[in-house]
Amino acid sequence: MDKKRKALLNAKAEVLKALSHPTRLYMVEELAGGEKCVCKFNEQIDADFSTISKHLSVLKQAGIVRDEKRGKRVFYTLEVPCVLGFMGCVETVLKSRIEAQTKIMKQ
Amino acid sequence: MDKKRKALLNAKAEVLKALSHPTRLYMVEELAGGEKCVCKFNEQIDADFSTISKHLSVLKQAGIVRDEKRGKRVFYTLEVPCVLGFMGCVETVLKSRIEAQTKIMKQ
DNA sequence: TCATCATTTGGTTATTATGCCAAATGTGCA
DNA sequence: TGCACATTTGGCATAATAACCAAATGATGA
Repeated sequence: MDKKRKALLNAKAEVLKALSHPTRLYMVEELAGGEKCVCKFNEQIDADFSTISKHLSVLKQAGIVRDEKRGKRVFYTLEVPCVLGFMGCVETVLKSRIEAQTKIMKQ
Repeated sequence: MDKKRKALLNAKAEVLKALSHPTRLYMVEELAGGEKCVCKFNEQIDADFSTISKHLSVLKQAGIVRDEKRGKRVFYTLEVPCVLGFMGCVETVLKSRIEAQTKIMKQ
């Protein structure tokens, strides 16, 4: 495998890894409705402030969201809304998984 | 957040996690061209047989691929081809990341 | 300037993921 | 039956993640 492809695979995997945590997935889904203040996430998510901040930072590092400070508050925006399109397919995968499971049970 | 949504988020995150490794991503991309024997992956990927087998097993657990034994060999098939559609969007994310990076450099 | 609010950063610990080696399994063929 | 090939499983060492707490930063308004 050439170096270029390897690097691209690494970069892609990093983006997907950023999305592969329930809390971060929740954040992305919530941001579908428009920008949100960190304070809002703090209300909605049952985790330490610092934990939430770090999750947002992972999404930002990955290039999925953007942050903007306004006054005391920080607002996050979904920079690449196409990631929402993943979810439909992911649900298809879930169905396929259930089917596979069912097959095994019937054996 | 209700229990159902939490469970769904966990399940979705698990699928994405299965995809978020360069080797597994490579496998998925290669399977786009049709089923492949494990032996083929062993030729192409520079890692221990056992490592490759485990990566395939992660993809299988997640419901992304299916395996079929024929003779001595095991063939893997992409069960949910729509995951290939992620890549276009992931590349958009990569671009957005590069832009963000460029902005920081210019500061 | 000082106190307060919102968020981030640093440090620690527990959990999970990765990769290798060695050994086990299963299949076809001599 | 027994050997050789293809793949998986188990075990172990190391690396990466996640969560919390405490402390730092940065902005507003008294």
